[in-house]
Amino acid sequence: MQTPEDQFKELSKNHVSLISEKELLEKFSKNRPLRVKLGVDPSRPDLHLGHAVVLRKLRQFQQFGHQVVLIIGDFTARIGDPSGRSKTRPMISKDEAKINAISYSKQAFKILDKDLTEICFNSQWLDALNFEDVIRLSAKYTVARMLERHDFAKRYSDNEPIAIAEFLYPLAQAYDSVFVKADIEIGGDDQFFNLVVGRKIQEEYGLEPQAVLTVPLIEGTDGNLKMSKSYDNYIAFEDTPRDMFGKLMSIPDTLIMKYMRLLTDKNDEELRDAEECLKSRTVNPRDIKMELARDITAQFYDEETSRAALEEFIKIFRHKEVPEEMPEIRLDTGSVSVVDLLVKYANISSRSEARRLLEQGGIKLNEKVIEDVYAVLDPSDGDVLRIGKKRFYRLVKC
RNA sequence: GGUAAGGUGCCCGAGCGGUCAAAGGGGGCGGACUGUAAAUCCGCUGGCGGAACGCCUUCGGUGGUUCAAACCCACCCCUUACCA
Repeated sequence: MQTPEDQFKELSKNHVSLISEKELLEKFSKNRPLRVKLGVDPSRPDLHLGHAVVLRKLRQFQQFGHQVVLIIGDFTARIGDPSGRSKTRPMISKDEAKINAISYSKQAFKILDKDLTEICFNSQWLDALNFEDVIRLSAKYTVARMLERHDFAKRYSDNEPIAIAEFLYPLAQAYDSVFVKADIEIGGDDQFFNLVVGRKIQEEYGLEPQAVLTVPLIEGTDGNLKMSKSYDNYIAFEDTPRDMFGKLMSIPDTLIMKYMRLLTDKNDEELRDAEECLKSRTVNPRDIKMELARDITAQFYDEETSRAALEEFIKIFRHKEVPEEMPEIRLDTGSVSVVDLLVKYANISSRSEARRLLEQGGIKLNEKVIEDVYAVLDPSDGDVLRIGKKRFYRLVKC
């Protein structure tokens, strides 16, 4: 373990909010592994790069020997996080939570060190609270303070509904911190408020308040909205290497540095270099993005796989060739109309949609545009059907 | 309980008796271009249909008025706000 100052320097990198430098230094000075808490929502077990930012921060703590406490919010998921104006989420059952939690942790361990991670379910202690306990807990916080939270304040002034239950969400999460005796809690910056409530509640229960550190939220592939499954702009841990690489290549150039800072281990000098190159335009931003995509893909797979994804990207999009591997369409009929082929085998949602694609020149057979909407094909084994730029199918006779 | 405002296509949001499959934006998709699945530009975006200003389904629900309803009426359901 290194000096508190060394730890602080490294671990406070890239933070958005921090409470507080002083407290954190004191905690590091205790010279024992700190309990670093992260609460996760098990209703959506698909992790994406937005989660990776937080997880990478946790891993950094582990590299200094600290202990990560991963809390699966199976109980709180039943309330539904009021972040944003989320509609009431369907409650999930305990079994479901468990399954999701397993899937979650499996993905999380692509980044976290298993040996320094403790996993628990918050239903373990929240289930045990009775109504009186809840009242006591809720008596420790005020409406005015709840309304400090920006999305509450906004909804309140916009005449949007806020369920009382939503006020309980931060409190429940705060109670988690009490129960696991968190020394510090990490989260995306949208969690800032909740984490601060945790401090106050811990104090009420006679504990030293946790330090709070939030990391930036990252924008998704659209470059605009925060990465989220609901905006469909996310890059998932479980994306295939080809997709992961491709999606990374599709982020706007303006996001390159942010991704590099938050999602790779590049050192300060490398970061500076990249930034210089982008600014001075001495290097094609595409190439910097490629290196970024390569780096990140390699973190989730391996060097070799990542390289292969890169090669394939160049092949398809620069040389406009056809990829090596693609899904197959098995045909047992002799001739088919293109429209039928698209709808029945290629996942095109309707005949109108298929016709539209055809009219717009988006359908190719062996790289030749099919112009006739009513064309009937008599494909040979191995022909390649291409839809738009990135969807390929190999036709197989059987 | 009373009063008011609302519920429209994937989302937001106009429309308030025919010309409405429904403006506009977002998203998505396709194309051009390129330095990339960046940026920019153009086009498409309910379904059926080998043509159509054709047919079918869509504007919270159910019934009604009308030659004709997303638009009018009745009742119902849901959301929000204000008042007690």
